[in-house]
Amino acid sequence: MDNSPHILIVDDDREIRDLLGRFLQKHGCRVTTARDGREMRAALEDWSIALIVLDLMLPGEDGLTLCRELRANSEIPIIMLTAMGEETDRIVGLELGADDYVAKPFNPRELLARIKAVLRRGSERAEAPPADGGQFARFAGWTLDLARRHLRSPDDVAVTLTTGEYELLVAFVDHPQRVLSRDQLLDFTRGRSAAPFDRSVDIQVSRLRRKIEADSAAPELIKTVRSGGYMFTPAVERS
Amino acid sequence: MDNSPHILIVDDDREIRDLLGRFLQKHGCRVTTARDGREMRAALEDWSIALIVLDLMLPGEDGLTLCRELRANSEIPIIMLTAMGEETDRIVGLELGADDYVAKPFNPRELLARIKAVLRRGSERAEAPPADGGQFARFAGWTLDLARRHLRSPDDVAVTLTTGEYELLVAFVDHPQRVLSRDQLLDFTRGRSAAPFDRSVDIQVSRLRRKIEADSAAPELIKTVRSGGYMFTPAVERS
DNA sequence: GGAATTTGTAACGGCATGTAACGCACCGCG
DNA sequence: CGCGGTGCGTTACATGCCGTTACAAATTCC
Repeated sequence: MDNSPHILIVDDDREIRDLLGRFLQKHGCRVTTARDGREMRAALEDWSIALIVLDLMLPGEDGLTLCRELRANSEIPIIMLTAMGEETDRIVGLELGADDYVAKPFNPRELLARIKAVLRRGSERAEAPPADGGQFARFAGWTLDLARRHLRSPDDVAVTLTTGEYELLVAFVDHPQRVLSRDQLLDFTRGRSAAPFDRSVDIQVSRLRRKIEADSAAPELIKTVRSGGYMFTPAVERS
Repeated sequence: MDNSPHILIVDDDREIRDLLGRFLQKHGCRVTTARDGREMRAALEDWSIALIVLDLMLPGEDGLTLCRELRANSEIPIIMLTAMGEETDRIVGLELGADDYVAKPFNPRELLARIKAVLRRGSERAEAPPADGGQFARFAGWTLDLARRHLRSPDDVAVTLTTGEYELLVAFVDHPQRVLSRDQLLDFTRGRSAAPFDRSVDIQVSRLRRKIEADSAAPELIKTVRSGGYMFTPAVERS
């Protein structure tokens, strides 16, 4: 349950969320659930989701709407759940960018198999090309170039970051002014969940602070929240 | 009964309040009850509520009205109690933002199970994204930057606060000019209730005073209310 | 395949936080 | 006016969380 894929289940039916969630957890996935578009977006904010299982029928915004919205911003694989086995829905779903679909009532094993297949397929595929919007992130005078993986200090000096430091900084820049738990940070940077005595986040934070804090003994940019995690305090402006 | 979730029961029926309250307390919850919208709002002022059990039928403002009002300001999970098992009510309730609903007469165990499920889900969910409004709180010349966790003294010197001191000050700033009991302060800062001989609030107050009071022997900002708690006396202006 | 770099693990030390204990202020009482 | 009692401020530790260093494992780069 460490380096496992993080699956997001979006369904308004509590039974399905709970049963499917437990089933997938038993089979080596991390699982987060959401009942609607709002919770889905929140979960996508909070975790690095590997794949979304999306119900077609939802109160409020329905699955097709959400699917289209997701595809506009991201490449996250989607498996649609549909009560109707109609061919048209299948086609519409796939045309909107769903990677597969499963008709309800479904066999959990079948869904799991399709999840694995889609993930396997996805991992073979190219990494997402430079996601268009927001190539630069500016905070407290610093400039982070997301495309070139470059960081420039306020006095315009290039600072070289290791991969891990860069990923950590990106996680912070993507979620500023929020307390992020070590678990969330590991999910964002490494796609895994924290082991009981995992201190790797702490030392990466320590190393990153040494490079970007004026006084790493009194950090201003990355604040520690005791027994809570860390918080990136400056406002971030993207362009 | 220490680090337990604080449940607010809103129902006009004393039987239900008492029985359900005792049942939940026996199962490891802290419980506060309210008879109507007014008492509900008071309880939300006084405590850090983890979840609200809200009756649909209430004298005065009914549950749906309150539910909509709550959702306008907060993300606190809501479980609706409804006498009618009609599907329409369920849908209306859920669309207004209730997280689950239980039909009366209900089995307390079932309600408890749903409470736990909602809390589990909620804990996975996002903190509110950088809530834009009200990032600064000003009092007696001091400026507290809620986004950056910064405090500046009247003569514009940065004062570093520990996590605990910061949380305590936020609790005061959120509830100025009111007497706050130690129990309430613990609830706001740590989300737990006070143990019989718990003095931890006292010493945090002592430490905070040392940093923000001109003369910590004659405190002006944080006054002690004998056998009552503490009171944050200055007016707080937010922006 | 070997060297350099990066990253995680273990360990130590420092600091924040809570517990215990002491002393003082306030209060009702004789 | 003295006297205990209660409640609070504070100091002195104990505990646990966190920052950091040192080193080992893993990864990358030739």
